[in-house]
Amino acid sequence: MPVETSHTLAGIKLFEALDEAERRRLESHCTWRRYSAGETVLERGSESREVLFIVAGSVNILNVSLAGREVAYARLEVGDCFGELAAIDGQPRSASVVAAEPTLVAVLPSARFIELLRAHAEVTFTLLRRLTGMVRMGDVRIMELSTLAATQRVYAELLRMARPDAAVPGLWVIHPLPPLREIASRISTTRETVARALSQLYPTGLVRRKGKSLYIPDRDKFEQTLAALQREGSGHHHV
Amino acid sequence: MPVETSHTLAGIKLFEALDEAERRRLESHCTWRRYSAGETVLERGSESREVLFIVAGSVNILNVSLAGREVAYARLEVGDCFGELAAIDGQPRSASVVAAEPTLVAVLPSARFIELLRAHAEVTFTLLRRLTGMVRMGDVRIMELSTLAATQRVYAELLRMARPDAAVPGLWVIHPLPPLREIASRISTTRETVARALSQLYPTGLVRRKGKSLYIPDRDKFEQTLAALQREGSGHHHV
DNA sequence: TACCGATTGTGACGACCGTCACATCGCAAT
DNA sequence: ATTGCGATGTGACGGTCGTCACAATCGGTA
Repeated sequence: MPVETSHTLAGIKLFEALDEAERRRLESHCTWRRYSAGETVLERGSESREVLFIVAGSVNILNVSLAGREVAYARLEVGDCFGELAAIDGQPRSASVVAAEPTLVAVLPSARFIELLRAHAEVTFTLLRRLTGMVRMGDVRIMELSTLAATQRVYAELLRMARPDAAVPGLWVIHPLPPLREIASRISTTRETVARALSQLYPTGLVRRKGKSLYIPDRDKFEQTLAALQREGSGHHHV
Repeated sequence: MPVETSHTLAGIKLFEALDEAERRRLESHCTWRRYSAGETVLERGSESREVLFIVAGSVNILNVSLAGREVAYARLEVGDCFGELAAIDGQPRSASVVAAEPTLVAVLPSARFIELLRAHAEVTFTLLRRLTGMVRMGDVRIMELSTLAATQRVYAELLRMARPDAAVPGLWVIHPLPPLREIASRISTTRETVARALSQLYPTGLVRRKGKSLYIPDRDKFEQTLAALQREGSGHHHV
């Protein structure tokens, strides 16, 4: 999957409000870098402050604990940006970024980025909304980690990944189903636990598997089952 | 501890960059509300969009799971603000807010808040930095929940709570030590686990307890002990 | 077809910790 | 002092799930 996109900021969401001329000027201030799958784009703790934009490809935002456990925060695609935190507050990088496939990024110096924010309130507001989204997602994740058992987090993640099927209305699909190890790192558990959760799920008919696709025939029923599990908590001793 | 502060926005951090006149104008747009300890200021999921500022007292940001577990996100004090997320992105409240003591808040309609941001870039930048701080804290918390065992999270939280002692240099103190149940809810574990972690700690001499104060005589040593625990991970089967 | 690596399924084992239960302890009010 | 209530310490028990180990499967390639 070679990257042959041109060096343009046209598809970057943060810049949607800018006109053509302004975008061109920004492009002239960018440097451009290519990464192949698995290469590290940014290292947690490092002191750079540039803001990066994904022109082609995709990256994973993640961290590794001292014990070697991988924790995934997000997957960013074409049009997304990252590295804003350090540019805004001047602190070291909060997470590492690894290319998930061959990827082309535009690199904007932090000073230019700040100038841009000062000059274009629209961009600043888009950024504000992006940050609130990040805070909200983090809160949800913390809540899940705090109150849901590993198996339940698997179910919750499946719901998040599912998209309505293009052909059959009411049918939801996950396609392609990523490697279980990747799902596991998103919800902080192990590959084995994800596999076991799925195995428990198949007999119930709540999900079906066909090749690299996972089907959810009845999303409502799935949600209700999950909610019921959450209500009774982990320790269901009572009586 | 009655609240007798005047209705002024003078102490609000977000408004530090504003001049006296501007602040007065804002005050005239605020309504003011008093809450006694334990009262709910904001309910998760509700549809209000105002931004609130703590003029006196303090509040806890928290959520309760379906199973009744409490998860604390933050404690906000005089000068802090909350409710910005909903004002910025128009979504429902992401968390509940409960007064921790008798508290006076100023309430600013979201439209006025947005106007303020448009008119005063300084305020907007302060807000941006605040949001990046929230994202970073969330990331740290996710990392901890994902990779640290409950006991280790207790130690990490103690380090976060500790402040340098005013009298003795090199000595760190937590004072007053909050109820263990509160610490527990901040790191998503139980009161009992926190108590046990402390009990394990006393014999090592890494912490000492005197009344409502907890002393950490050697912070470096404490940190190293914690780091060592993290390195070996939870399963230390090897060999 | 045969082969190889990556992915997946599943069994066994044991540590961690959440739950319950109960004994103290501190402190405030009577 | 006495009572009472909240906070704390600690024991016992059991479930969950992370770890290790190994078999089965899949997909792409020689």
